[in-house]
Amino acid sequence: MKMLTVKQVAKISGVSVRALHHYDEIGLLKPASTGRNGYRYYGRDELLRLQQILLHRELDIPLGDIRAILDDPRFDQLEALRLQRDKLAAEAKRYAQLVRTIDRTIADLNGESAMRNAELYKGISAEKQAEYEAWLVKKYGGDMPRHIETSKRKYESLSQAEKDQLNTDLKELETAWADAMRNGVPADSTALDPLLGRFRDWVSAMWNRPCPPDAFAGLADLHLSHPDFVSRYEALGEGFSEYHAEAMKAYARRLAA
Amino acid sequence: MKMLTVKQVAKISGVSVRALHHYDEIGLLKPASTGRNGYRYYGRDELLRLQQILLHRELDIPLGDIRAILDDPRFDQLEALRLQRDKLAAEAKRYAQLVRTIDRTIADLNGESAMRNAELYKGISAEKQAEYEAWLVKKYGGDMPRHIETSKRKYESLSQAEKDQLNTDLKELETAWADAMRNGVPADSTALDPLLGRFRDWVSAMWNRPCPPDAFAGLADLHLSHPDFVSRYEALGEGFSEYHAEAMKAYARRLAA
DNA sequence: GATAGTCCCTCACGCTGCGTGAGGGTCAAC
DNA sequence: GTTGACCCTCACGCAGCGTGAGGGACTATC
Repeated sequence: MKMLTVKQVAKISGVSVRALHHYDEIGLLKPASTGRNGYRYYGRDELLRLQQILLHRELDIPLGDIRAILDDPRFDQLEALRLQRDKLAAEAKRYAQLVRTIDRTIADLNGESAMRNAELYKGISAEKQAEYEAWLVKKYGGDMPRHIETSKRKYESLSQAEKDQLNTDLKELETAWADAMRNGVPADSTALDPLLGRFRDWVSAMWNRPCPPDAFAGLADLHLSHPDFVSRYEALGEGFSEYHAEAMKAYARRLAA
Repeated sequence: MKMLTVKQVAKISGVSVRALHHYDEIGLLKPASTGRNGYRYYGRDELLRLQQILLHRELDIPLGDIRAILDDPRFDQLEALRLQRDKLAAEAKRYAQLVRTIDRTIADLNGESAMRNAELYKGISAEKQAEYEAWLVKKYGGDMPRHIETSKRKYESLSQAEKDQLNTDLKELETAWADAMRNGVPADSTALDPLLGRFRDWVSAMWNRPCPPDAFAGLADLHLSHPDFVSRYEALGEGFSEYHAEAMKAYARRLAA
């Protein structure tokens, strides 16, 4: 029977000798036999088990769990695999997203395009995104996702120049809001009217009809669906959201009057 | 100036309060100000810095390095980003590969197909793969990668039934080899001849010509290019490789005679 | 059979990035 | 003045090893 020492196993498998010691310590991978001199000797079975361990470790499963999985034959491997598969697929997607984000960042640093701020954060924190969407639904009702989809598609269909113009408007509007908020300008001030007017035109265009009485919903919809919004909203904290809501309501009231 | 407490920042950013304490401790993210009561207060700048931190953390950059990056304006962000991008892209690819692997595993467990053993390990350890390829080149010369590509394409062009047959043959052959190795059967024994004969036919078919005198190269080529081989080779250790080489040489000698 | 070089062992402490209390102030509201 | 929800500072714990330190064991060579 061919037996291998730690070093050999380490070389074959790519893990460190220390790691093998560690796996022995925690009972994850015991050597087939131990020599009189205390040397660890591994056989084929241990190598195969090690492969299994590495596969699972690759999936970021804690070593203790790996041991449980490998040692418990009743363990539902299939279900575990499905779970892992979904986790991995999500990760892969997120990574791909991050790659695109970085590509845009690089392009931006090269001055090739003016990157939209918030896209920096795409791919970060899936839970955060889910939480945000839940918040949207809670705040604006179950139709919100559909509305968002609508305006997203609409947005995508714009020409680059139109997108740029809209982004500029959005930025101005947000800056003005933030300033107003910091300086204590009341939400129903008319100071923002010119900007809001331009914004209203955009909304009309986006919805293919005159800005409706429920302009608040329309504005919020468009606005919230814009990638810039998420991070800006987050960066400015909840106070901004309240202010924003108030401003929107005031705007809606004036429209209705 | 709007100031936020730890809890608020935590909620907005999705990190824990403890993490914020930690970031403060290690000087990665200091609060804008500290109250007389010892409370930490964060402003907009800190939130933006936090976003930057999270982006970098997402890329698995150690916190100390993130601090260095954010604090050193001379740091070549562009180059760092490119590096990170490549790392991420590799990771994304590896993850996608693992997902496919798991899909096949699941299908296999469902009895939908006989999965090829070694595909379990696709995606594991990129360095290992690179090392293995280096080993191939060293052992068989610089043409090896080209040969491998050739037989890979050839393999892909086979019908499913043909693939299955070949896989079965390969498995039998390997099992027989492994058994022979364990039982001390000498490498030039004729015990494996029937299998090798079938294998030779395959090689002829794969190369579209009679099995050449340098059958060893041909066989090894085909064999080593097969996905099963890598992990089996690894699992059996170096001894197997030696045995395999000897068996191949003996086979080549008999062919030549 | 001495010597050198390369392996092997067992402690044992260190590192990152926080989680998780313990023990105790603070603040706003009722 | 008393809740309740915050905030603070220690300080220990955890995974998954890396990295010596200190000391045998094995192999080859002279």
